[in-house]
Amino acid sequence: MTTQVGARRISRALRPTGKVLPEHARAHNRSLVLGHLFHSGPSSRADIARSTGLTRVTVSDLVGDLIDEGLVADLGVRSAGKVGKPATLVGMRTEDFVVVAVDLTDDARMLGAVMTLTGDVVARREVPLDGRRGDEAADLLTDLCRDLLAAAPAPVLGIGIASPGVVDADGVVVEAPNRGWYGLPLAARLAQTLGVPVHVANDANTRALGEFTYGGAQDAAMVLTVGQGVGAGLLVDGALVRGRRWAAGEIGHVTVVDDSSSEEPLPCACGRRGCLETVLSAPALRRRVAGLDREAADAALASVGRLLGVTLAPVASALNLAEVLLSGPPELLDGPLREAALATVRERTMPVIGQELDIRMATLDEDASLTGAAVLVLSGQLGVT
Amino acid sequence: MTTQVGARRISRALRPTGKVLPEHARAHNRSLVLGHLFHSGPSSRADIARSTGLTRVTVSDLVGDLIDEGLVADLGVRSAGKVGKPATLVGMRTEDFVVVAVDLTDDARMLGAVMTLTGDVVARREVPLDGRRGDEAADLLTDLCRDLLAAAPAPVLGIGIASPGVVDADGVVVEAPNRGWYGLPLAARLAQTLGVPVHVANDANTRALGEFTYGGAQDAAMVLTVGQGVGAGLLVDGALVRGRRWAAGEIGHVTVVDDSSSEEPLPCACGRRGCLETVLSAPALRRRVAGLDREAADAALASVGRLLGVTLAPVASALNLAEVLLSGPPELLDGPLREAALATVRERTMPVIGQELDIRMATLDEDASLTGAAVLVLSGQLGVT
DNA sequence: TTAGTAAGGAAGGTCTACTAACAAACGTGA
DNA sequence: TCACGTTTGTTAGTAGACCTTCCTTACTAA
Repeated sequence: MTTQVGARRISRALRPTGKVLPEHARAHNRSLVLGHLFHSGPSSRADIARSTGLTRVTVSDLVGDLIDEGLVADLGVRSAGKVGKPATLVGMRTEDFVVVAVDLTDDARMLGAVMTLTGDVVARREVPLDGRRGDEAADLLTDLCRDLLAAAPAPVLGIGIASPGVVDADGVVVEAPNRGWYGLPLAARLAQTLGVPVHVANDANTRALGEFTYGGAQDAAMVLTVGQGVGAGLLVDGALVRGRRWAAGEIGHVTVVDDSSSEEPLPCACGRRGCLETVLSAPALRRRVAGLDREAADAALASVGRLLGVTLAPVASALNLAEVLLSGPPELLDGPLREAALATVRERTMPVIGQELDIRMATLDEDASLTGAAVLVLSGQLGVT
Repeated sequence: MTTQVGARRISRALRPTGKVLPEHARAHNRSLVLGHLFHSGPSSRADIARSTGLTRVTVSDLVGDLIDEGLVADLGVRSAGKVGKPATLVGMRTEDFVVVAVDLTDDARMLGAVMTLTGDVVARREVPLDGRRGDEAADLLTDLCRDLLAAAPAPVLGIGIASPGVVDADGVVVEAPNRGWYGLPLAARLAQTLGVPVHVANDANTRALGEFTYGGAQDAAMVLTVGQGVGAGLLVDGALVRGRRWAAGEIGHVTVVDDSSSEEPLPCACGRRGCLETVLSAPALRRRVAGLDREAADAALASVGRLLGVTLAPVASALNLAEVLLSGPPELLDGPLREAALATVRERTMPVIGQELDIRMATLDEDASLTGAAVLVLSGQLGVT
């Protein structure tokens, strides 16, 4: 009797799965070492071995490579007096390399900076857009990057760009209406022109990355950015969610006010009515509280908080989020709005979801997008997140 | 001048990152080969090499291992007449191994089955719970598994269990109120007792896995299960989302009807009012349409669809989902309800989100949970998804 | 026949991380 | 003070994993 083997085909959505070569494993372990040095500061090889689970021999080998490449430096003997042979410390040369970061969030100007690997800004540029769009805007960006590269006091690891709109994993701006960019291969074009690695991502996603790496965000978090519009970046298991068409986080145009609501749905720039942006964007919030006394303003902000809470409740439940970070004007967000949003989410979800969730302000300042853009480079070039 | 290196510490939520050894890479590539054979059916070694990107030499080596282990069989020469030496086919021995799958979704009985690797049921068992809870229920489950193991006509790869409640990644049932299980290490206990690998996951999540592997679900999808209650499983980049406290997908108790709604919020078993379960569970839907004529029933189902659409819109926007699959009674779900839900999501989201999203019925039948439990084993033991 | 093509295997090389063993440098306690 | 244990980092050897190169086999096409 012959056995029928695999006679039945099983359909499934095809997924690109990649082979893993020894060198990939090596690269991963190298990133582990770098990541430890980045997050924990100077350490001995033995410390790194304990932290990563690799043997001291392997760590020594990897560290040797990193020293040869110049990314890591030998710092001499640790002074601390413990038993045994004193450790020699090695540390990442965070001050001897820089990253160029650009923030394109603002419709009126481009912000650029040269930053060290610790996130300190060493040079800053600001260029008015003056209404430029499409290729003209892209050319202006190229010039800005060239300028920043020239201003860099140390070797540049790469360029990170926080762009509005939908950006795919290869750094192609799929659509950014405010810049007139559609299908623009921004990363590839800039890398070609400038000869430096370039990473591009959506500005809200970038902010989420920044909060995760520098701001202590949990690995199941949403970072909600409130500015001219409203955007979000989602972290699931510490990785950014990109979504079917790289549009994950585009939460600004979800309807939150409709005809059955107690308030009137306002027209939105997208052509529909009652979008989250019509109540939660910074201009919308300012309009809402304009001319009101403190008490009335607080009530107005709380009402927006409740709308936000209603919108967040299904997302928090579906993903079992640990926290939602609000990034934007604290005088508008960090008060009745935040508190009402949190209370509303907790009212509208089961305890295991609501009690685990916190809504707090993001920790990074106005440079959050720049910082996130820098993290894009750290992550893309060094594997450090 | 000395360079200050890594002097500044950067806080971050700690994340367990693991080293990668060559053997892990090997295991990954082995799963790649098995996955190709599982999804594409019998192939030549050269086919596998082209599909995986590995060289023919490496594939031959891996296939040799798999044949030695008995998971793969040599099928002889392919008859097809092309130029060159004819290929010898190899295939996964999907009929020569079985999986034990158990579905604990139902409050009244436990369902068990022995299934081949292609998902065909070769034996079936059903055990009434008769109100048993806690350890008694766990003992009954152990007996059921033993019975199924005895009924297996071929070597058993492992046991997969779809449990209600919150289940962590190690197969510990954190809380399943209906079974009286709290912090029960179900997978470990059964594996110990029965001497077979055991994998446990939440039933809705399990269903999502099943739909992904056997049902052709996209890799950015939500599978919404409508039965006694409402649950969901979320796939992001083809991986199951577990969430902060392994409670991802617990969407049944999100408030969808409140005092400002046009209809009255109904009390829910969770103690609150207006939860999604109070309108969307199978009993709730049946109550809603009971005694109504066709037209009125359709309108009633559509109204629930709109409530579902309002709830899904923020989730679909945040994650940019490709599809939402409805798993449950088609006579209730697949009609006005589904259509109203889809229309509502599209009304309430921006085009890039709404137009990309489809809401359709799940393709697996009433054995969806069992099938998903089997996939748990395939995934856990063979790395095949 | 002869040439060309494709499959599969054998040999040998490189890369990776491991174990085992050791020297160096320190604290501890008799 | 000095032997001893501890910790660090290195050297040497080993096993695993995949690669490239070359060969044989077996078929089609002209």
